[in-house]
Amino acid sequence: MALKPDYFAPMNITRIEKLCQERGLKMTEQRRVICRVLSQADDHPDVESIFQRAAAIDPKISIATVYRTMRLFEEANVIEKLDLGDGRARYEENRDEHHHHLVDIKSGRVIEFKNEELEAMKRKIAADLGYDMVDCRLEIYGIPKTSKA
Amino acid sequence: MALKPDYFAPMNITRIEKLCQERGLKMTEQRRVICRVLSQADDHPDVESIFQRAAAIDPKISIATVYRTMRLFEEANVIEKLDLGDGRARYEENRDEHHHHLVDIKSGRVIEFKNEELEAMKRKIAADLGYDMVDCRLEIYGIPKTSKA
DNA sequence: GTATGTGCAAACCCTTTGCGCACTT
DNA sequence: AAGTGCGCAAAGGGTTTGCACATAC
Repeated sequence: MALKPDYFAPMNITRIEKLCQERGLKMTEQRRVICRVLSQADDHPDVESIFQRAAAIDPKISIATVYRTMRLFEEANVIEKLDLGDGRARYEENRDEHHHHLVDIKSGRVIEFKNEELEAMKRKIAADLGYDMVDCRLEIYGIPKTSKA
Repeated sequence: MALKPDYFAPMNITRIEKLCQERGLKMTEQRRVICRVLSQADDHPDVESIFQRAAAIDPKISIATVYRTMRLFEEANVIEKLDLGDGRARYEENRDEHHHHLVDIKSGRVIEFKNEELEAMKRKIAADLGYDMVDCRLEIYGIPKTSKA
């Protein structure tokens, strides 16, 4: 298990926990642990991963609690739920900045990107079809460029 | 075999069935029925819908067969599997022409669109990140425009 | 005739939920 | 103290699979 040692060190209130407080969510010990896990994640973990990382801090936490908390946090706009096409939900901190994901299909690595021109184009495509875009999902699946060519 | 030839005799071979033959797939009656259902679909049906439509032609067909056939057809590039974000697979005839979907979140209607400029942009985004795009998923979720433009 | 496909039901995976106890406010 | 959250295990929805029988080539 590759847990960072500072998982166990005393921590200041995380950004995510602060967001939760602002939204008036009741903060339990389990939710605080999950906040820490989410704040320290630099990937896009699924529920199982979040559960395992949380269980490393508090072994009594239940995966049902993780599911319930993910839903709660998502509805409170604290985190964002992703569908990266592998049949389970993944989560990231909600940074209120629209972006998409490029998935390296060899390594599973996920790279974030944003592009204003792209946003404008999507909006225009929707408008041309008679729609206002209210949401959008875009993932690019790719392989590292071959040095040749 | 208990099925009446009646069901099939007046039908021309569908485009999808022809594709299956070209790919060398063994054609059973169940698969032929599913080919008809898929050929006649003008929506993006899920497995349950395909199963019901097929069962209207051959009541003895099993949903397991539909699942197996969908996978087979998808792997043979006869149909394309879609993920429209509602937790179940949807399918469309594979027209070998890259396009995406706009989902009307009020009515559930799905509109197809393609845009070369968009394709180029995606490819460039991937390239700029050091990747060759091998696949891509894009759905726009929208509501009918309220104001006239 | 043999390999392959099918129907059925059980199994699977991810996720949700009913219940009684524990906790936050 | 009241109301909410938690852990557990069972249930749910979509999908896959083991088995014995049926079918295509």
